[in-house]
Amino acid sequence: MADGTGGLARAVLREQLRERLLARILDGEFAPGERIVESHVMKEYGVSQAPVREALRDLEAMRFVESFPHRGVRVRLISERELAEMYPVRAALEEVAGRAAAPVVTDDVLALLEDEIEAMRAATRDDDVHAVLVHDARFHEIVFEAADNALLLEVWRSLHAEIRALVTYTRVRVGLADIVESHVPILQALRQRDPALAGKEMRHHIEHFGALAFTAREEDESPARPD
Amino acid sequence: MADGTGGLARAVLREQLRERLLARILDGEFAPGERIVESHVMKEYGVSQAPVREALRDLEAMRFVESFPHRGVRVRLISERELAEMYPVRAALEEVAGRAAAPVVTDDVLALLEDEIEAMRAATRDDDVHAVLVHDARFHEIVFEAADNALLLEVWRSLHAEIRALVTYTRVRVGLADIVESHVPILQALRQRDPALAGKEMRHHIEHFGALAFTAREEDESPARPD
DNA sequence: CCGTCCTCGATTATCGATAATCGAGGAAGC
DNA sequence: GCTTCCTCGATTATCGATAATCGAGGACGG
Repeated sequence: MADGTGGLARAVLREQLRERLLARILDGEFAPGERIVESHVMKEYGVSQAPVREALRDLEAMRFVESFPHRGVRVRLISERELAEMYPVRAALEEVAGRAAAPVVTDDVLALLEDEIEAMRAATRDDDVHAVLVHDARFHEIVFEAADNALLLEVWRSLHAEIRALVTYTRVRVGLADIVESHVPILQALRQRDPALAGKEMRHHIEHFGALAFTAREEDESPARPD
Repeated sequence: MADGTGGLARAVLREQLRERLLARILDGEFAPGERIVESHVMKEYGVSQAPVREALRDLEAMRFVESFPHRGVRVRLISERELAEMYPVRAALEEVAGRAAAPVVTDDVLALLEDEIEAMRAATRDDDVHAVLVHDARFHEIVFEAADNALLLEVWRSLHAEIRALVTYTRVRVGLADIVESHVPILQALRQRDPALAGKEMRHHIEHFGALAFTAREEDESPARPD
């Protein structure tokens, strides 16, 4: 539905199931690659098969699971190759977001971004990797929301599955602090309301970590990777 | 499902229905804004409600229809605003595709692109707007396929609904010939295997027509309604 | 007259049951 | 011993029927 359900209209089983299942996937209760069996979900939640199937199909559209006819659904296992493919796409989208957001960003939004950076710093002090990544993602999402382009936001959100998979693959080769502080130039560019600069900073931010992720990986045998 | 069903596994009602319905939407048999009633589709194809619902949900994920709980599905009516939002997103994606494709493009692919341009020229001679747009879209799709980035291709395809809506809104202010010939620099850049140039040409190509579409529209301020 | 409440047909959401398909494991043939 | 075929339990795909919801139109009170 494009939903986002900012509004009302709750209590459609399919939607509730979708949220529940998604939460369980994100919590890792359903591990990547693991099957999700319709009949099990039915019994667990005491509902019928139809809403379960539709919820799973929603998750499929969100790229969190994949399905094959007569063989059911499994949590998507995102390969390193797919992750590598994500970087240029994401970098391009983030640049667009930065450009679009810079001229229209409000002080409120800047404050929110500041808060997220603060939250990341706090999480870094606690060495809480998960929290850092959550606030990291939220920081970027705020910029996309500020860009005031519904399509752009939606496309970016469709990469959630991949973005989240970074957690799995990111052996921390980069200090958490580096990740956190690399957001500061973005915020500054937005403060200056400089579209070109904000776009550039967003792009560089993504490309930087993309490059790190893969130069760091070169060493340990990367499969199917022509130079 | 990621499907694309390059492979086998046919004959799942939901998929067949999805294809049929999509074809009818694209043919304009279901007009934008028109409702698609589950029970009608059921009877028409002699199937039950479940596969119809799932097919419609697939189409929703593809952004061709939209749905609201208890109020059914209607063919998405893409506003000019949404169309305007598409241009920066598409421009960014096309640049990525051009960059990625240039270094790895084969002579076969270049020949295919040449063919599409030829087909566009022929269609122009016949003044067949629809055919021009079809080959136009195909040209771009070939570049995305050549870029060898499944995610990029998938994201681009998710804009199909919007791209197609251009047909509706594009009162021909630009000569068909201009559209056609504006593809030539892209092909040349790819021939030279110059990533930066190919990316730049792709981007400019989109931005050019985006700008045209909206400077041309400023004047009449029509709120989403062709006459 | 005008706004509110209610009813009712149309439609969607969910259910429970049946049919079709898959894959693992065992039997039969070589 | 190995391959091929077949059976069977598990699971998905589809069906037909029921429950819940919506919105238009009419009855009602002011």
